[in-house]
Amino acid sequence: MPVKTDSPACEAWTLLYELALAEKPRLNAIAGDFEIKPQQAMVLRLLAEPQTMGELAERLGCDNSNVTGLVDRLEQRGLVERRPAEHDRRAKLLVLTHEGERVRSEMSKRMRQAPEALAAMPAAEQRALRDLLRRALGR
Amino acid sequence: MPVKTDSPACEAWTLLYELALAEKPRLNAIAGDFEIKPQQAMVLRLLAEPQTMGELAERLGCDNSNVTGLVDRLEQRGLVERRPAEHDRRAKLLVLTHEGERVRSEMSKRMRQAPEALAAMPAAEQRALRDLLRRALGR
DNA sequence: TATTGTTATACTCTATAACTATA
DNA sequence: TATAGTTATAGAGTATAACAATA
Repeated sequence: MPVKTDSPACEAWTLLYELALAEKPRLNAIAGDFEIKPQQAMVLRLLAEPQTMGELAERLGCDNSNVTGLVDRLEQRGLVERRPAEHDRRAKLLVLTHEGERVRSEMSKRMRQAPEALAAMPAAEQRALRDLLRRALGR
Repeated sequence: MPVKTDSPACEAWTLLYELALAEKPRLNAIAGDFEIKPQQAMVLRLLAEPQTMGELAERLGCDNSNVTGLVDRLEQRGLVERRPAEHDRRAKLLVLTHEGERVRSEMSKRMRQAPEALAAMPAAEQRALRDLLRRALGR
């Protein structure tokens, strides 16, 4: 009786997740260089486009009440502004300040750099990997 | 003057990270089904092999003092045991209980399932992706 | 009535510094 | 002296429930 083997997709997922996990310390360290916490870095990333508290909570996959504190801290740091939303006086629109844009841009540039394991691949394999992922994610 | 484009490795990394990020709510929900927190699930994952507090801290990329609380909660849940380490009376060896093994095994089985975006790929592309990642990560 | 965001509360995760028991 | 783990402390992230203002 043969041992049941994982499907190729499962193994690919396991490897892919391991790679992302292994990079976490690097990403956290980059956030630290800008003196913000990992989750605050995530918020900055998502605020490339202005959006409301509720939309942000949705994209973070967390409760609304949680976003209040996250945004409080970023606002105190001068990276984010709460503005009245035009269509609904209950809602608030979150917008990056100049400084917020600067931090988001420089931080993203560094985080976007490929991990050593990918950067070391032959160029043809890098392209093959990119194309497979593009198609899988519908890009 | 041409716009500078990301290298294929950078774009692959961006897509790959997006995929892992998009799966986080699913993984957290699975941990929740076993009534443990995401970080406790990570500890369980890493305890496939017994190890000391310090080794676990190293693999979690966090401080030693942090592990004390994490293990306290898992121990109260009856999933982990602290045992004396033979080679060093200062150290403690962490070992999963029977119940801990059961939870780790069932939880891992579910978390290992490939995300929809990968499972939906043609079989040949799944294998190609797996093989590229295997080689990149040296497996 | 329902929804947006806040507050109050409680728990988890995190690091730093001081401590203990061993090495 | 140095190291493994704990404790004390403080701050950050998280969800739930109750609330104010608005829809």
